[in-house]
Amino acid sequence: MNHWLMKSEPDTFSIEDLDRVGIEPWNGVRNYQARNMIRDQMHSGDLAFFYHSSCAIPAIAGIMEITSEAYPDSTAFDFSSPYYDPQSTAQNPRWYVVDVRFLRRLNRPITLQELKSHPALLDLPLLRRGNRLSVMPVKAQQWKYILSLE
DNA sequence: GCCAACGTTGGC
DNA sequence: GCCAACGTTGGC
Repeated sequence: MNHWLMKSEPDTFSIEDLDRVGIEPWNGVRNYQARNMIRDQMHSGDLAFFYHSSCAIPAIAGIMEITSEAYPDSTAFDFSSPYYDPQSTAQNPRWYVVDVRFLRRLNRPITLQELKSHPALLDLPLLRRGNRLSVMPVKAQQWKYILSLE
């Protein structure tokens, strides 16, 4: 089983929103490296941190479970969607989603600032300079460590 | 709002 | 295939 960290802007889709809907396709990823991880490495049963980005206090806010294998991102086909991409077709889809299920919020958000203060997390992709991936792997050891901060 | 860092595009 | 220009991300 793999562990992940997935970013979302809470103004667009927050951990509270996921709690409300329960299960949701993680759509709108438009970066090839992130796409490849979704499509090739994510599997049903994997766990992921829900990370709030581009907000007042960037932080890991909760935990979700991947509940499907990858399948084409239908928002890429939707003319009215902000994620519409005419280059992606049903015959040859360019972008993929997995379904994610709300598991729980963390007892307290673990902020980016706090994560940065732990040498054990130095090679967490989130903390590496200039990293803008919206989906990134978390090692099992890092996962455990982060949860121990809770 | 600023800006560093990175990804993508497109001319050549 | 190179690389300059441009767009986007995301912390601050």
